[in-house]
Amino acid sequence: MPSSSPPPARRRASRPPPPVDEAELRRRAAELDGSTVGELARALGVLLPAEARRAKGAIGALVERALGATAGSRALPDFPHLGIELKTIPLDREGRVRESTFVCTVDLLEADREEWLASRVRRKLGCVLWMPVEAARVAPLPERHFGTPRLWRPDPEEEALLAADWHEAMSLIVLGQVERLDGYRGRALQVRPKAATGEVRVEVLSTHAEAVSTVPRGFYLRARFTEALLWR
DNA sequence: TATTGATCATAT
DNA sequence: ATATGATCAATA
Repeated sequence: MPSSSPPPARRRASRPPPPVDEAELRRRAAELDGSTVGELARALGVLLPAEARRAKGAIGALVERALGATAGSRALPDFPHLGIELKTIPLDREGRVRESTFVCTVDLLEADREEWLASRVRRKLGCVLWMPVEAARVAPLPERHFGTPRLWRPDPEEEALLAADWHEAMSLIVLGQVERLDGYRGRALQVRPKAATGEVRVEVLSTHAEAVSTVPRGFYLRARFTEALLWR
């Protein structure tokens, strides 16, 4: 090896380049199968938070980095040139999905202008690379294993389910009944608060078209829905 | 104990 | 502040 080759990144964080095509993305994702979060973090020179409570999203960010996701915090798919979104999915030891999956925020003020076919939810879920992660609460973060990744596009049945839930939620918002929108609605797609704290407020139009404050909301996929799609 | 509502970290 | 990444923890 020539002496001009870059030094090994033992402690410095490294960021691999984006995959050139879907096949490369799938191959790189498959390589993670069976490895642990700690192994990956060390390979990339990334420090993991010690407290689980402070590690929300840490594994997702780690896998993004490993696979060369480039979207950052922009409103784009993780792999814009491939149109593919990356999601880690927490499974318990029996392979059951442990948590819902955040999709995107709800734009309460634009609800009346959005259509399902062009909606943020549909665009976000057009193609998702699911990366399973062992998430038994007892397992320390570094010891958790990655599972077999899966590339998913909603089939007509799944899309119909998502569309129905989306329409129900959006109808309530347009009718000014956002306070009736809680986590109990929706078979596959639900709406729940999404904010840094419970004090955060955004505006929404009431029945009488007056602006009122409410908590910011987000769309989430129910665990039973994501569990079913991992099986199919 | 499964699920909803609340919260935590990082980057722009 | 707003976007991204999610999971924690109180409650039904």
